[in-house]
Amino acid sequence: MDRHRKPTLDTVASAVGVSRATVSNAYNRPDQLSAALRERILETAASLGYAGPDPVARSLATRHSATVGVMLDRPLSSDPAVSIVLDGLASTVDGHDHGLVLMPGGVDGGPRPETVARAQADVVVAYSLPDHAPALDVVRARGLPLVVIDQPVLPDTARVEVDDVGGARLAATHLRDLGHTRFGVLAFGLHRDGATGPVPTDRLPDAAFRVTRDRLTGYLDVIGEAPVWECAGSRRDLGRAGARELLSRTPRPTALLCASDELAFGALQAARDLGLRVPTDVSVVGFDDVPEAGHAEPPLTTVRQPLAEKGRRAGELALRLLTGARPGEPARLPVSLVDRHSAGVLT
Amino acid sequence: MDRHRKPTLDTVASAVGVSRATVSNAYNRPDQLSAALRERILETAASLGYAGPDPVARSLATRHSATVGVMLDRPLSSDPAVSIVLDGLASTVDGHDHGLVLMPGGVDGGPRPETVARAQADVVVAYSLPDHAPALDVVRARGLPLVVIDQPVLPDTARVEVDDVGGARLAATHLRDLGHTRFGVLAFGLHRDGATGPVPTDRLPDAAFRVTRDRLTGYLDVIGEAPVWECAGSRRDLGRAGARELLSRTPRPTALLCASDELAFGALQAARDLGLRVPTDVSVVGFDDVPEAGHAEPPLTTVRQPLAEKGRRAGELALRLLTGARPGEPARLPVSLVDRHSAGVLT
DNA sequence: TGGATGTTCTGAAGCGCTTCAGTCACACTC
DNA sequence: GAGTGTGACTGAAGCGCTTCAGAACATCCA
Repeated sequence: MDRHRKPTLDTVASAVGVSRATVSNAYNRPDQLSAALRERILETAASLGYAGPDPVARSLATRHSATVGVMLDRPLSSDPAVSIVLDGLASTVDGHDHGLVLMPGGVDGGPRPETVARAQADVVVAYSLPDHAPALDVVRARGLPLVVIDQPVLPDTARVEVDDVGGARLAATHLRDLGHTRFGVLAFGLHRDGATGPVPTDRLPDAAFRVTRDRLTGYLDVIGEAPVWECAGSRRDLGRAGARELLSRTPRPTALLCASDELAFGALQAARDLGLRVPTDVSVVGFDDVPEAGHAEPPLTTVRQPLAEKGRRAGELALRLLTGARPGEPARLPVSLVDRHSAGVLT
Repeated sequence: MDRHRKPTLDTVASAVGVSRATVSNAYNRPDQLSAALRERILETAASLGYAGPDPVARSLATRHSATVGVMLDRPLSSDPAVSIVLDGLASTVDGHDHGLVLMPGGVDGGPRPETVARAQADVVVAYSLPDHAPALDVVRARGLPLVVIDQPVLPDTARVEVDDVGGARLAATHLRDLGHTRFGVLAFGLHRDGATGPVPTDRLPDAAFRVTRDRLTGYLDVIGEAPVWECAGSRRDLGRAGARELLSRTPRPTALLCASDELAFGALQAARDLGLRVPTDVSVVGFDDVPEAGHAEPPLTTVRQPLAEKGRRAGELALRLLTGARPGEPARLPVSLVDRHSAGVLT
């Protein structure tokens, strides 16, 4: 026997003395042949070192690859929230015998177009991509079904999101109820220009990212005007720098609203840098409720969004789209305030 | 035109009036046809809504899918170290125009066998799997090249690892030089039984996991005998519980050696729980140097391993294997001690 | 001017599998 | 004993692409 060439369906078929169709059925439709024959086929296959139908060939023949692609806006490692969402997504599709191909983002907020063009997937989910990510065009060109998590908002497209406005309001209201009146806010990027710094009011209204816009809206709805510092990314160091700025102003804000926990961790650090005590001197509230939030010093008061659930819902939507279902209304998941120890009454 | 059926190579070929081979060449071997014709083909393709050769069909014809699979021992979200390694891996293979299919672990330390059987990949990398993960058998049965990160140690298999023994020695030596003599160690699981608790000495010698074994060896080489607490997973809560136990003994250890940062974070918390100050009352040293280590309270002294580099190297190895290269010697990456503030002189 | 050399394009054979319309043999039923 | 199922298997078409050995024609140099 030729030990160099991998065995195929044929190899097994002729070894057993049946047709290829029958061997195929042995794997895919056990009810189509007698149990005895099936047993014989499987045994022969094993002894031949045949590991089952080749996935690629099967995909071509069936015209689906049983795989969902996921596009991220950034590298995987930057924010734990991403991992959690991804986990929910992965386990959901895996549970339905689908694979997951990962397309992490590069510098320009999304995977490279070539990566997407090459990906073997029946459907793709986009995680919090910028509005005009080139990757999205490729998905459209290929005619693949799409589900987006958080953003961008695309017409006639399946989506799962959380109530960002409501969540932000929760955070702001909590602080206001605690007696705070002088606020500072640490926001995500408003535009794709990677700007970091204080936000002039004219930059506000037309922010390009839905999530940025919504959280900001929620904050400002409640607290009225306030200095906003824009951070190009959800990164601790950017939060630290921004918070340090905000906290150095006179009069100093007594409370900081942060668009993510990661930013809030940075703010906690900035407070330490300046010798301020949290929450005695300044209150800090985050957004996301990543696991670390509960372990911060002090434990972070934050807005919880169901991250794993987001991934799961996206997975279910993707799978549903594969059955030909229409996108339907966006799934909107609830948020809630987790009151820990980084926000306190104004003394 | 039939708007329901996606255009294929043929569609384009007959629209332009050339053979399929030529259209294929337009995409894959521009040098095989005149620039003018190529241009015309690409234009027609675009106007027809043809998004380029179907990846699956191409894979079948070329007999490789340009994809590397990665198997994890656990869910993605549990430890930031995983994300970082994955990131290095993903960007490396993406840079070489290969995709990444993700196979996260379930409960039994590895992806489901069916998942691996179905995955469309030319090569797979296994991240820190248990010695006898079923997933590994499937990889072997399919005859796919394999590169393992950390463990298990398999004969004739490409591998990338760090100097775990050396790293552990570094940590232990540092503590000893600081004057400590009473130690406690927080180790990973020694066996696949998910045991958590104090380790009887007879469980030690034959630990099933290389990483566990090596780090433990490194510690004990330097400090001699010491109480060891086994944690079934690299989880903060397990570290906290274990450390609380260890720190409640009389005489109390003055220094804790932890097999991972995640465990060490738990230990820090346990110290707080008990009203002990770090490093005044007790020193804590971790292993990994995840980003959070620098932000812990106090910043964690730990052994740094080049996580991203590990992923990158694994990616390069995987790609090399695809060219038919032999596995070669395991790549061993260096570790170093990062001296921050969680370990101090014994007072 | 004629063989050698290129350049550009084509035909046809696969890649390894699924699937559907049958064929065949063997029970049943009345 | 004719009709009707039914269970078990097969033949062949096809999924959408790549690739390789040429064919057809132009170009070049001696």
